[in-house]
Amino acid sequence: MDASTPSTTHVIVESLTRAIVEHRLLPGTKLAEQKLADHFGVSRTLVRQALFQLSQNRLIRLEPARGAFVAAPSVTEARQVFAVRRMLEAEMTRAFVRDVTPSKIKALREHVAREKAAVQDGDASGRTELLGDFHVRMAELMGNEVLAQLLGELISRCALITLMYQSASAAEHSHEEHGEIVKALAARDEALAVQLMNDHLTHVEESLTFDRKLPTSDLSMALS
Amino acid sequence: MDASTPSTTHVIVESLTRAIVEHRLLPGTKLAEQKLADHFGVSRTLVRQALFQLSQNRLIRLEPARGAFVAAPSVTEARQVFAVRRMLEAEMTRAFVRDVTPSKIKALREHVAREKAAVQDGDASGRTELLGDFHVRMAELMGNEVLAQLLGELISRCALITLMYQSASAAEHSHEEHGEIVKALAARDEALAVQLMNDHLTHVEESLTFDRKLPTSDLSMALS
DNA sequence: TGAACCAAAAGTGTATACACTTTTTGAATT
DNA sequence: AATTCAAAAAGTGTATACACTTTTGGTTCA
Repeated sequence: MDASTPSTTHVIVESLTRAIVEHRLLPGTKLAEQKLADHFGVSRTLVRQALFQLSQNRLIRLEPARGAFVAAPSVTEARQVFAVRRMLEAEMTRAFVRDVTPSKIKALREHVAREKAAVQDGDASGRTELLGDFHVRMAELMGNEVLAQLLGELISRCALITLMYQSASAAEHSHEEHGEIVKALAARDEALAVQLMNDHLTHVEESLTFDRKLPTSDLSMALS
Repeated sequence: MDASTPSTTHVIVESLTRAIVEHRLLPGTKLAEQKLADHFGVSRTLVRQALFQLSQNRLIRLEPARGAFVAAPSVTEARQVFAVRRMLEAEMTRAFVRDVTPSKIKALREHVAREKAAVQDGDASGRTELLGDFHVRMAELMGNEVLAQLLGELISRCALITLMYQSASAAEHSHEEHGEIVKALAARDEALAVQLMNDHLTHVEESLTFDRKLPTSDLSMALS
């Protein structure tokens, strides 16, 4: 993608993305431009660029004249994102089975092995990242960068939700389902693979509990 | 969506998007910040914001220290975008059939009627916009805003390609296929509807001719 | 006590300034 | 005439300045 841009703005975007997705910055937290600028040692100009980009990724919300806040996706939006993922990934799974090769299966197996390690280590943020990457990995293996990027955006968009609400046991369940999906793909069982992928996404969606009340977090602490 | 932002930046983005998508600004054309700023009567600050947003929409390409250029999507990228659209829209069509109602069919019929008018008028840019909107309209009617927005982005992304290469006869063909799809949806014939949608997207993709050489356009003329 | 209000503080939105990079231009050299 | 090189011009990248909006904190008045 735009890996060609190791720009300062990009560093800020990455840093904030991690902080949000790893749940150190909680939804609703205000992101004041000058404070961020001081923290990163740049002017507000670059911070504003980064915030703008994050708002397009739906990780933050920009309110005119009021500033930037960590997004708190609504239940409705979360369900819609999952609905889109199910649509996209059902067909992706079908296409994957059609062009499956041993080396692709190998790559997915290796990924699942990495997931296992993260789940066993109790590494919550690494775990969630890897669980999301499984889906992106599939897209990449199909050689469709557009698909991979789109899926990546969708996943990071609900990562905010997932990470916030997914328990360790649900994560383990996800990991196991990934393993089942890979088996079905390896067996070239299209119907089964699609079914498993669909069920998997439904399970992830169902495992989320939306009704908690959450505090907002302290900006400087979260980034330190 | 962000209709709550009638900001200056947004006006610039819209204006440039139209110019690019309507083919007044050709791929490769340089978009100099100061010239745009003068044209819109604002400072470079706002122009830069707009250009940044357009680069995320893939309508322009930002080269470090060299500036912004109207994007020239590669054949590979175009094919990948169409592949993603086929995946997404096949499932969307299935879901649409499951929840179809008379009022939804009515809305689609009305849309197709508007297409007919544009095609008959020989209105190239309005025609292409409406032909793309048919697909977005389906997503909206399903009540999934996330889907609608995503599809809108994909469509505007290949609008650059489509508009550039689609002939009047291909446009008429597209319009007719939309009519067939609506018929299948109204008849609740899931398999047929999905098949028609798939064929339709394949036809659109095939109708594109990628091997022309194009000049770049003059900035001030295109925007005047 | 509490609601309304006003001024100070903090913060966002846009323009401008300036450093640095790329492109252009034109003259000198081969 | 073509090539090279350097200086000027144009353009991008970042910081800063300033106007305007929102928030805050205290003070007055009911």
